[in-house]
Amino acid sequence: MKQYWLFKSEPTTFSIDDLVKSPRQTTCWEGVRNYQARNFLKSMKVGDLGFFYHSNTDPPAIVGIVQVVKAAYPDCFAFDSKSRYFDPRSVPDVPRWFLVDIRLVKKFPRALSLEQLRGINGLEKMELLRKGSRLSVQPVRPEEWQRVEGLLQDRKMTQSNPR
DNA sequence: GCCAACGTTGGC
DNA sequence: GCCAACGTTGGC
Repeated sequence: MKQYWLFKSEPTTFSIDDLVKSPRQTTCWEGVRNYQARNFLKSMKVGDLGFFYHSNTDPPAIVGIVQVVKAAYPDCFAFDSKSRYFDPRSVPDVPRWFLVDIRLVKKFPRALSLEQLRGINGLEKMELLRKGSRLSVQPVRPEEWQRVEGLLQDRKMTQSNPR
């Protein structure tokens, strides 16, 4: 059974356009230093889908869809003392932090803002919409995924059939 | 094991 | 820029 996720990034750090421009439109998802988020990374499987979310920007929004193309493997940035993600507590024999690789599936023609998401029925329990939610990698329920996908289809119809 | 202090996240 | 919410650290 396919799993769904949400990947959060500040566009000033790494945006969907950076992903568009990446080789093979693929990148490793680096910098996760939160145990809960790490555990979600470790439970990802190749083929899982995820929303790409821009945080700390105006407006915060889901801007595209990505796919997991490589399952969790040790984060070597944590071993590199020159990296901003260096963590001396993580050593190659007992790695503490992990990465997955993701590839762009599509960038939305129009971003789906946090405000719009709050107006969608069926997303009431979505982790992203929870007050105080800060997880940079989070699971999305299949029914939540379908709701958003369905809305995107509707928008497409609206675009191609004006009036 | 508790919890205060602190640093970070991220919407507004 | 503000500040609430959260995770982590470290003294005790």
